[in-house]
Amino acid sequence: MTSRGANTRRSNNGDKIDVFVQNCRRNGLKITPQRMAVYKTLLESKTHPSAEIVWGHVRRLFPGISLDTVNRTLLTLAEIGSASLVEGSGDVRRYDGDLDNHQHFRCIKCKKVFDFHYPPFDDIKVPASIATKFKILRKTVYLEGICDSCVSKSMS
Amino acid sequence: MTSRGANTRRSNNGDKIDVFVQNCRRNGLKITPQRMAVYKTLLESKTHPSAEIVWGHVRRLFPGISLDTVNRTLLTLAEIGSASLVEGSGDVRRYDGDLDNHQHFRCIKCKKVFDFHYPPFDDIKVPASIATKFKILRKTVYLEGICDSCVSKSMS
DNA sequence: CTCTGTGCAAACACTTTGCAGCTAA
DNA sequence: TTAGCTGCAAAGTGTTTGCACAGAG
Repeated sequence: MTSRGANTRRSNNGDKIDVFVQNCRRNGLKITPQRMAVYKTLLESKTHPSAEIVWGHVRRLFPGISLDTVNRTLLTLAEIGSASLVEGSGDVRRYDGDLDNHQHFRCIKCKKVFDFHYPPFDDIKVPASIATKFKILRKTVYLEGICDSCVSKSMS
Repeated sequence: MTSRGANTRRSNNGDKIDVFVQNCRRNGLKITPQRMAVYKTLLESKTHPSAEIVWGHVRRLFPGISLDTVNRTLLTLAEIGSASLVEGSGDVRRYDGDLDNHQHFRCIKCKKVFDFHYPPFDDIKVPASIATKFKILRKTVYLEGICDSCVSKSMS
């Protein structure tokens, strides 16, 4: 939503912070200094930090904060939609013995991974800027959502 | 490379097992009953099992096997290319504060995740068979490989 | 026979939970 | 004031490592 201004995205984090504060209020969350510090740190991160990395950064400005708080705060941010999780991260290692071309759908509730195969996804064209910079070993479409059995569970 | 038979892709697991055995030999790995049991179990799995799940299955036929062996064996299978890992699984939880449309490239060496944005990937069309069965919340293109800095490291 | 593979147990890394005191609203 | 938040510490999960013996080649 609100994606009408295509070019309003710069490093203007002030806007984002306002949105975040509103989002907290809407979800009944208090605006604590720790929460703000974690959010700001995440916004400024170019990489995709783990809780521990965020902790390391936040502590420079906020020496007393504990790792647990950072952990819980990040989880909260993800819940209210002010942050997202990198694909599959945080899940236990899962293996796949099927080496033929196929794609994955992962249920965010039960964490199960389902296969599907849609031939147009087999050979994705990657922009040259990426293909020349990195050595790409795997290109795939990845879906996340809620599987049929978890949907019916939550309905009952 | 060097795959002389490009058409080894039947649903016949006997073929796959032969290929696996050759692959082990080529990599100087011994053909042990445990290794075979783990591989066969993985082949028969429809889901994408964790080491612990594979262990549970293998133990039915091979009661003495330890979880460590299953763990190490699966890791080995992934190394020689006889199995693959589900996207991002096994990595620590990583957060992303950027909610705008973008895609991820993950370096399998240093585990860092890099952003890129290629507009054609923003709105992927998913086949109806999937879209109707599951409630899809996220659709994305996901790339893996080796990042520029890890490439140059391994060259030196 | 040799060298890899296996099982066991301890060590680790990361997350989650319970609780008492603290604080934003 | 009071519901939610934080810090601490302990408990959980899943993964990795070191080592002696067993077994494939």
